[in-house]
Amino acid sequence: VPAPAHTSTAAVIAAGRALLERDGPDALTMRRVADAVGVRAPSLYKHVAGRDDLIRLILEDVADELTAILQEAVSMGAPRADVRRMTDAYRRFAGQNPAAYGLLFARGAPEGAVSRSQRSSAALLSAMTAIVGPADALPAARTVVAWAHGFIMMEQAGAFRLGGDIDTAWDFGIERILDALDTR
Amino acid sequence: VPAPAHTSTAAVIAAGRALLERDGPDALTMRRVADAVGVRAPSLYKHVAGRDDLIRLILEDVADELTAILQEAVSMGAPRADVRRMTDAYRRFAGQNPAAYGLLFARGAPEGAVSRSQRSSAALLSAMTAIVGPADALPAARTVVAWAHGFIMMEQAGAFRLGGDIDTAWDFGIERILDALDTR
DNA sequence: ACCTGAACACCGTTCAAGT
DNA sequence: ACCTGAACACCGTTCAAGT
Repeated sequence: VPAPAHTSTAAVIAAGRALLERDGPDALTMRRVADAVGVRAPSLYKHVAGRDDLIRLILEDVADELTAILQEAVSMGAPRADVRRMTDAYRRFAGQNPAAYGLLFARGAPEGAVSRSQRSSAALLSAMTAIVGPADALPAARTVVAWAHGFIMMEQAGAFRLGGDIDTAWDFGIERILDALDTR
Repeated sequence: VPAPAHTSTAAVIAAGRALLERDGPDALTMRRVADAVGVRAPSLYKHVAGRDDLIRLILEDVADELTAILQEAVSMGAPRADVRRMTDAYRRFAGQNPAAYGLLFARGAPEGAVSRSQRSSAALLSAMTAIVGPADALPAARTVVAWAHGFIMMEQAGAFRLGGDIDTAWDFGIERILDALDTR
């Protein structure tokens, strides 16, 4: 006699993600996720392989959303404006999903999620090729991504403490970096 | 009758730090630290207030070392060369203490450690003032720090996957950013 | 003054038993 | 086919008892 499913993999992922963003990584426990979806903890193992697997599935969803958002930011118009739209969209997404974003780019992030997040690099790389040429496109893209990621992490960690406007520093940083790269 | 101390706060911090770097944050448990210093877990509470406090003490040590290393990198000579030496020393330190570095700049890092790590910003800010002038010194310093931090985190997370030499990308990034800022 | 074993409330995970 | 309670080995932390 088959028993009806009280939950689903998608519901488990959504509950885990909500818990992660609301209360942080330590609050993402199998028992709390089970509570949220209305089953007991052992039942979760019928839908995900375990806690690490649940985190991987959450971060893969997040990486896919990030990729989609970055591709929407590309207009195929002026490459410099495209880069600016991509970095702004990137920061906005990280601000809306701070806990997941932090895990996605932390040491020990699940391989599957990291490789999924790499798919957004193609759009940036083609815009950078239009700006700096093919020879420098890769290090130039790495410069932009490193700056954006570092800025976002420091902003979220509360590491900008000397006053001044954070949005102004963001504008300053991306425009100066693009000035430095855009010399053709 | 007083009992002799089998360990000390310094030994507990050192054991915890070694465990953190060797096996990662999840391996930093009170019972394993106790094993490493030769006592039982409850005895650790005579030396540190708990696990969070131990992490705070470890990261404060790390932040102090980072500050000292950055100050040693300053020669009071050419400001651009000083910034270059500081960023290189920063990356080297993060490479030698990757797990602690990651925690120090993560969301939810202990307040005491974050504020200690801020003390290195004075030296960078004065070098940047010499390069871009007082009006832009703060956003310029934030641009350099954000880029360096982001580069290091992505490097350590294994997020640079499109080939190419990482050291070349590091040189490219810092030199182009300094070119963009050094326009006086 | 510090160390200890026992205990508590958690945690991830396994597994036999239920429907 | 999925859900459950019981159990196991962990975890941080408390506390009375030892010296």
